Amino acid sequence: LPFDPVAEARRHWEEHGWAPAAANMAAVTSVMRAQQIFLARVDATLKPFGLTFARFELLALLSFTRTGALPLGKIGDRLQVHAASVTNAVDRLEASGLVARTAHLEDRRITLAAITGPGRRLVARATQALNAGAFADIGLDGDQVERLIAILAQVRAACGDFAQPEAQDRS
Amino acid sequence: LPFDPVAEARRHWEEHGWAPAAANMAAVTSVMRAQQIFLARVDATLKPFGLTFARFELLALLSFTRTGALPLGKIGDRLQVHAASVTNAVDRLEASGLVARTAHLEDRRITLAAITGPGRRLVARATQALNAGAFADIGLDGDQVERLIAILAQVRAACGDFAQPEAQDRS
DNA sequence: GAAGATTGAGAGTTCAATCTTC
DNA sequence: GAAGATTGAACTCTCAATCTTC
Repeated sequence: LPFDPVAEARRHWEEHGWAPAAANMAAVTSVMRAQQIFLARVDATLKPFGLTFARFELLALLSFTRTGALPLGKIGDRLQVHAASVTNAVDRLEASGLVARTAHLEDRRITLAAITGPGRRLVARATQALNAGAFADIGLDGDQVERLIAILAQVRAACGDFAQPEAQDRS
Repeated sequence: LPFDPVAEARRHWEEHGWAPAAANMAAVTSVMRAQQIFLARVDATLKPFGLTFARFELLALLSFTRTGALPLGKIGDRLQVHAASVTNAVDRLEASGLVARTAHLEDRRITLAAITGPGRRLVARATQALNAGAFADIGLDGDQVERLIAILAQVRAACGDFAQPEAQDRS
């Protein structure tokens, strides 16, 4: 494309009398397109490892816990995905031997997903690949990266992704 | 969640010796989560109109062209989606009478999607709903919105979403 | 009755293969 | 042979319904 499609859409919005919302529309659309680009890069990096981003995130999450295991429900909360998606992802990871389902000792309704030795080794290699590949250069300098993270944290907090430690007054 | 999952992941990254890439990882993850939030809000707003965000974008794109019609291939380029997805979306929109397939006059390999009168009316109403709903308040003030758009434009340009009018030297 | 997990159906995406037209 | 569009298979996500356990 020889032009920025987001800027083009914004211009159309403003010309059609929707100026007040044009900036927010452009912001939302920018996030959508950036996500597509990032996801494509991440999935391409992860493909040789037989992982998708969702499965990598699950593995990485488990690898950071003290015991290496987590109830499926908690995984869904953390990763912001539906319970059915967690079941599916754990099915695949278990079939590959990267994760094992375990019973909860006290509450037998709960199923735990526990990362295995091969799972730990794979997630370490995949992380290295991501850091050297998809995460290596996203076209921003250090200050811009921090600004982006901070702005999106404010968006996520405002939209209920997590509870802010101290409520921010925006009145 | 009582804490920011992105900040938590970043902390883990840094503790495990992957500090150089931790900021970029956090930026990518932030974009992913913000996109999920935005998409859920947009789709919820669009649901009463029988539209998804992908179909709304297609309709809006057509409504902004001079003739109200575009080749399917060009639609895929602009919307950053696979040709098969365009075929699917146009199928649905055509079944709803919002779009009509038309033959290209000169090149008979090309299929045009043309927006209909009902399509124009629906996209106008859906746009109003989005501007009043999903785009109304994303938790940022005007300056932050502009910064977000500018930073993501740089990311998208660097990653090939579009060709910059004047190449930016980042060496 | 409520919570946690699973299952099956429906929608959407991507990929490879196919078909028509240039 | 190449470009544009379509088709069918495989996968993922979401939703509603179900099942077990609290």
